[in-house]
Amino acid sequence: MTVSHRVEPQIVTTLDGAIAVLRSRGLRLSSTRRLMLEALLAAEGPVSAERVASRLNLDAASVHRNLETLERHGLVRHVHLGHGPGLYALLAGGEREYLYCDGCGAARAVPTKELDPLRRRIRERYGFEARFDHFPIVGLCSACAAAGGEERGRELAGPAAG
Amino acid sequence: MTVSHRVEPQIVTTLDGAIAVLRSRGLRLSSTRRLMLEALLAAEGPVSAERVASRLNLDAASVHRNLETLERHGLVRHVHLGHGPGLYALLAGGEREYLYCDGCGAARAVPTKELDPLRRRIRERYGFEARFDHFPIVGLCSACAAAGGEERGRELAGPAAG
DNA sequence: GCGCTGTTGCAAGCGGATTGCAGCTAGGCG
DNA sequence: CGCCTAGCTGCAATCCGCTTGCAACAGCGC
Repeated sequence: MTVSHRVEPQIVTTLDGAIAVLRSRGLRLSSTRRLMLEALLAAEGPVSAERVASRLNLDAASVHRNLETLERHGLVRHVHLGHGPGLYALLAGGEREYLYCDGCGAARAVPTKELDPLRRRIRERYGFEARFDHFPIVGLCSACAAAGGEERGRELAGPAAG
Repeated sequence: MTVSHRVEPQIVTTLDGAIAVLRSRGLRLSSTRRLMLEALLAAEGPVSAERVASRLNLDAASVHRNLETLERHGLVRHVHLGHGPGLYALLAGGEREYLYCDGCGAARAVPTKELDPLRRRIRERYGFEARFDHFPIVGLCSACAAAGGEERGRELAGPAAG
């Protein structure tokens, strides 16, 4: 969770690719690490450390430490969608930013450069360099907004969370 | 912390104003409540429940409950600036949205309507209704961005946090 | 003043994350 | 192929922010 800002991203899409990065960084490939990488590669979206740990029957502390290590080495990034736990994902699909619906918990991932115009606008107006990868744009998706933001609908289209 | 979305805002700038709202809602004015309202009126920016509790020598649970009550009745709003605790403020100055610098922890508050063009743009592009009052726009202020986002400088210009 | 009910403080508990530590193992080296 | 050690692991304890259960207390309408 406490990874210093801006780490050189390592885009990997295969286990071998990830292992190669580990090796090149002098990190070991423990069985725990291998399992985690496989799980992250197979994951649909960002997942919580807790979910990874329980699915793979691993110790939560180790999973947290590993995710932090992977993040420090640019293989993984985590995002805070609403109030829940941090959610981790490989950088397999390149860098992403998120729109998070506070109503239904759905997260929409978009390539970083897609929000560049928005970012530029904020920079021009406020001299502020916005990033939506670690903390997303939060609000209501069209469906929830239409529903008046009253019906939560947490049951449907649930969060990508863990 | 768990206040259902969109409560009719109650803009009050004086203790009497706040008390009037309480009364009209059938809420009591306990000494704890009075102290909290005074503290919130005197506060420069959003403050954490913990800070309120320790400053006033009150029980943290009570402070949390009270802040939630006040928020449920539209007198107070809370915002999540980065990783820390939720920060609470009266709606005295009207509704606000925030830009939070992940580098130095500084929060810039702007009137809600100032970000309406941005919001419109996001709505047009994504059919998404963004709000930056509960979860702010996060990134780097110009100073921190210029510093390469490396020097944290948490010591200076510290967070409005508690 | 009396009593009803909202509110309070304390203590316990919960979810998410971090830390200390002793033991294990990956993998470089001989 | 086996040794050695630094990196890693699981466990247990701890922390932080927040919530909940509960018995006692105190606003405030009468």
